Amino acid sequence: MKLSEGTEWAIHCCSLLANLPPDFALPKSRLAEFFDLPEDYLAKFLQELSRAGLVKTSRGPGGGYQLAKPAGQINVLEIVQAVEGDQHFFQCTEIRRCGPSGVADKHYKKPCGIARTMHRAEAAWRAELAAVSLNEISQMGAEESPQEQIEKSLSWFESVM
Amino acid sequence: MKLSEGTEWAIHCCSLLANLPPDFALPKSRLAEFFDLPEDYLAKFLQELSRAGLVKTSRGPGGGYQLAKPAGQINVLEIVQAVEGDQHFFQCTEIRRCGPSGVADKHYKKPCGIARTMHRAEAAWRAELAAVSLNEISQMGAEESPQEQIEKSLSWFESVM
DNA sequence: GGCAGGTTACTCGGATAGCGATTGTCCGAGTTGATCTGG
DNA sequence: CCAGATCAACTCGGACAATCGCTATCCGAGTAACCTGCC
Repeated sequence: MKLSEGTEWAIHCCSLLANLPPDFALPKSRLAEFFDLPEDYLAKFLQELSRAGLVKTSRGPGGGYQLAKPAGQINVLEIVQAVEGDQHFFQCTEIRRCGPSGVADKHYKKPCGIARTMHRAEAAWRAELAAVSLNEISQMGAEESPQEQIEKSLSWFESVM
Repeated sequence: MKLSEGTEWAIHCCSLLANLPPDFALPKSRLAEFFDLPEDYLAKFLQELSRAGLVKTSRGPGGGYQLAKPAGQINVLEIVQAVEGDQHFFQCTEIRRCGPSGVADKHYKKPCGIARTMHRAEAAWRAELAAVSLNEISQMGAEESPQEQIEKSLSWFESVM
């Protein structure tokens, strides 16, 4: 089981967008350039973010992507779910009802212990992600980056603005 | 992102094995029959469990699968990892180092905030699963099953023993 | 009747195809800004 | 010199292939029990 690599890309892109001035849109070509990613494939995930309402888009010259909400109001879980979809990791197929010992469906009142255990674990995963805002991600990125990288980022930004 | 359905099968099978008398081995054909699963495909996951040391196998007539350890010493995480492999959901590809703002590798001391966040969430998931023993799973199954199912299970077991 | 050898039936284990989802690529729809033309 | 229409460049969005992992299946290796024949 593996998360799509698009998930990593999407979070990084959102973090970058969070550092941009308001009312400034960054096109996918620039986003792809900044992280050295395949532009067309990255677009796929940006579209997912757009469809999920996390970023808003504008077309034509000067257009591009920008956050649809303040970074403090977006959490990591939202981004992950936008890319991965919100289906559960574990999908119970109720095999307990099958085979020679199975009985009529009406006798099974609640999900089995296995499903409950798996779902509880999944809820814990979600909770951890939901607890971290894009703001925090962005801030961590700024604190950890080598000084040289910050300077290069700023000068890159000057050139595209 | 979705867990293999083999994960569900493996846990159910382990739970069933946990209810068997010691020194009694159940062949894959019986396991598949009990849950009405494709025998050959189920075998794949039983092999994984064997390779992980969770079940032990014996060949020839009277052979089959049985737990390698007491059910109280096996937790759900072990079973899941045996089937899914122990790779992380999120694999950081360090795209922060790429593109026009990247700097030499030596300047990146620790994993980025995004990777840390994702890994912390994953750790929470693992912890939840590790906290539940196969014994508890088995016990929950026994408590929740309709009375009729328990009787049918016992009579099925009489016939295969 | 007991034992030894061979045979049979039953078991797991790994190697081999089929299929769907993730990955990767392309072209069309829509919008903005600049340019050109006419007044 | 200004206003309006036209045009061109730039943007996103969805539709279309390719690859990889999960799904599914098969056959061979190993083992225990049984059966048969001999002592």
